[in-house]
Amino acid sequence: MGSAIADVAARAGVSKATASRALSGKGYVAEATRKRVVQAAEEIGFVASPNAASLVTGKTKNIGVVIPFINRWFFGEILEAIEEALLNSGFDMTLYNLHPGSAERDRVFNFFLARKRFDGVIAVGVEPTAEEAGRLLRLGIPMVSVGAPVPGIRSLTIDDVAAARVATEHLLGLGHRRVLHIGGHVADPAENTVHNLRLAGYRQAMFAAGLASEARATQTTMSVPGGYDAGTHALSDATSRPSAIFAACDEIAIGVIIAARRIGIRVPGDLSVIGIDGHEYAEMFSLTTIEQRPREQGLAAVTDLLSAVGGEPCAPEVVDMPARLVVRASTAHVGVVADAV
Amino acid sequence: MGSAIADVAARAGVSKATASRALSGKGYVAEATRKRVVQAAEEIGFVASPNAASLVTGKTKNIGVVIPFINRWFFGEILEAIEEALLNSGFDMTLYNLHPGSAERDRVFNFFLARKRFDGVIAVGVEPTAEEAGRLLRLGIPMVSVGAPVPGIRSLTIDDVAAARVATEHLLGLGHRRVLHIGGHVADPAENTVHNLRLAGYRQAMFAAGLASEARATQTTMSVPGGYDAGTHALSDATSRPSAIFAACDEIAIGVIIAARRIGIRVPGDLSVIGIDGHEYAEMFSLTTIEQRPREQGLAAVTDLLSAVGGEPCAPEVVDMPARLVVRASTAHVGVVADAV
DNA sequence: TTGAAAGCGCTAACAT
DNA sequence: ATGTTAGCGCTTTCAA
Repeated sequence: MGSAIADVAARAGVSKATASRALSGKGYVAEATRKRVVQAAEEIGFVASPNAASLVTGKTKNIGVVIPFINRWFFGEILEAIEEALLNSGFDMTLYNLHPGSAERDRVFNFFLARKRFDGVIAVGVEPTAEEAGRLLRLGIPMVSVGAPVPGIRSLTIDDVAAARVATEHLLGLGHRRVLHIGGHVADPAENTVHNLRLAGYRQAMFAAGLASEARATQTTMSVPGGYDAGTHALSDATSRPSAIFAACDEIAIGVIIAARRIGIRVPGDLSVIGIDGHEYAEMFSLTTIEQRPREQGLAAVTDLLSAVGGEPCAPEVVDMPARLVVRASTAHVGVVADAV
Repeated sequence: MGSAIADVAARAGVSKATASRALSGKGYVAEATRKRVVQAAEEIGFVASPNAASLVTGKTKNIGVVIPFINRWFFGEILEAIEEALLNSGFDMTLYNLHPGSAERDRVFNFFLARKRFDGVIAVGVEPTAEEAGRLLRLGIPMVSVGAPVPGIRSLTIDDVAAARVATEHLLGLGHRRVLHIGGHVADPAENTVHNLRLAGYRQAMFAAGLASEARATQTTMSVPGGYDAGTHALSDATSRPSAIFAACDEIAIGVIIAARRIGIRVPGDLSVIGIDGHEYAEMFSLTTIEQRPREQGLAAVTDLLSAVGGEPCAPEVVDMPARLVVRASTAHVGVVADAV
């Protein structure tokens, strides 16, 4: 049952210290003793208590992850990548799903994360405030942010403005003039920043093309049903219908395509749609998209954080991940058109 | 920085013991003292070290969760519900994403979960073996299983055979005779059990209707693209085409519907499709489905587990969650047709 | 109602 | 190469 390292030591006929050294691999132990200790440990099914170890070493081998959504493709991918990378390095991942605008936020940042239970924290798409970030850093808990630039801590983002510009330019390059932008809800704090950046990129491109007066933007939930509703509405009137749509994320884009086909509009053909994310459904819907490669972002976040946990502080700067525009036709991947960054 | 309870005690002019009692609310403390201690704690930003507390109490306030997928709708919903319920009860959730057939499985069950870091374990859709379950139980770590019956531990499932039977009967009741079943891959351990149960229910219904010779079943990945591929294939030949399809999950069903509409087959109309899960996209696709209500399953799992953690062992039996057949037409919810259990 | 002291299981000096 | 000792920060008897 609750076997302790003392039991292992007794069984192997050594002291607790030697047993500890033998099992952890730190410090000098004779090969023969090491074997005896390891075997004794296996025989009684000993697994060290990480709590006791943490108490003395100050390291927990546990990373806290905060994320606003689990069940949206982009976030799910990041989460899978983070979990996998952490597990490979022997770290646990403790997950907090911070619903946008939730009252739990304070409790999570000031209680759950502020305890000495974590070697580091990864915040995905939550944009920690200066106070939230500062408190953790003062406690000696390094933090990296993914998807939201936070002053003073390392942040991994794509250049959302540039990506949106490239997306819009792609549609303009196809000869479109009536390009509608469908973005996320400004009211939603978790979507606000990214929404505004992508909207800005769209406006820049429209302006640069001398089409400022043609710029039109609507908002919806960043989800397939959200895109479906917005698409149904935007495409209902055949005379005022846009010929192209730049959706702020692939889920909206997919919803738009479903709505369009429902109405009898061919996509691509009658309507060009471009999204951002690189959603796994993109090929199925012949969707042109700007790949954001969430798995790479998650992996990079872990790498950066663990280097800070390991002692080397990583530069607290905003690092833009490469994104790329991918055009797909039917179910075939046609190629990389441009780097968005 | 690393403020300890001794600092709080000193600041409040009491002993560590009194400070501990005041902050935890256990044991007698004069109201005036309690206030002083709480204030002192706030002033220096004290948050107790859970590791130190765990070491003496044996409780960690931390639950391990094992799940095969994060980025599939059904699993994501369960996960969100579990996380929310645990957080509300003051528990941390440490997540292990156990890819089906992965070599990590041993390490997760025998090392990560077997340490004294968890008060309990929730296994979602992973079907722990008798050894895996037994080891944890012997360590005094209670476990509940969701979505897979495990002998000896409490398991929450829907009655998959009954649900599949009801689904098939629904199509037969609509007058269909050529009902195709599209299931998951048998080779995939994480889908094997559920696939077989649903296939069995389909066969039962076909047999009972005297249509055993009409029974046809194919397999694909349990995903939208998987359903799209299988649907494209199954519907390509207009003469041998089924008039109805029972998909083993909503993601397959949605893929089938997309494929059908691509080909020009109206759904519903030319083809009836039914799935299982209650996916959030169901309405958008006019999909008839059997709701499995993942959030309720997640919540029930937490409730059951925490009661065991709290001391009351819960019966190690298989409990079937209610599932229900929901028919949707256009975007309107028409009603509950039957209870699947 | 409070304090003193013991100890949870482990690791890290320091001795040997 | 191994053992001895002293805690890590907290909770919990047991006395007062």
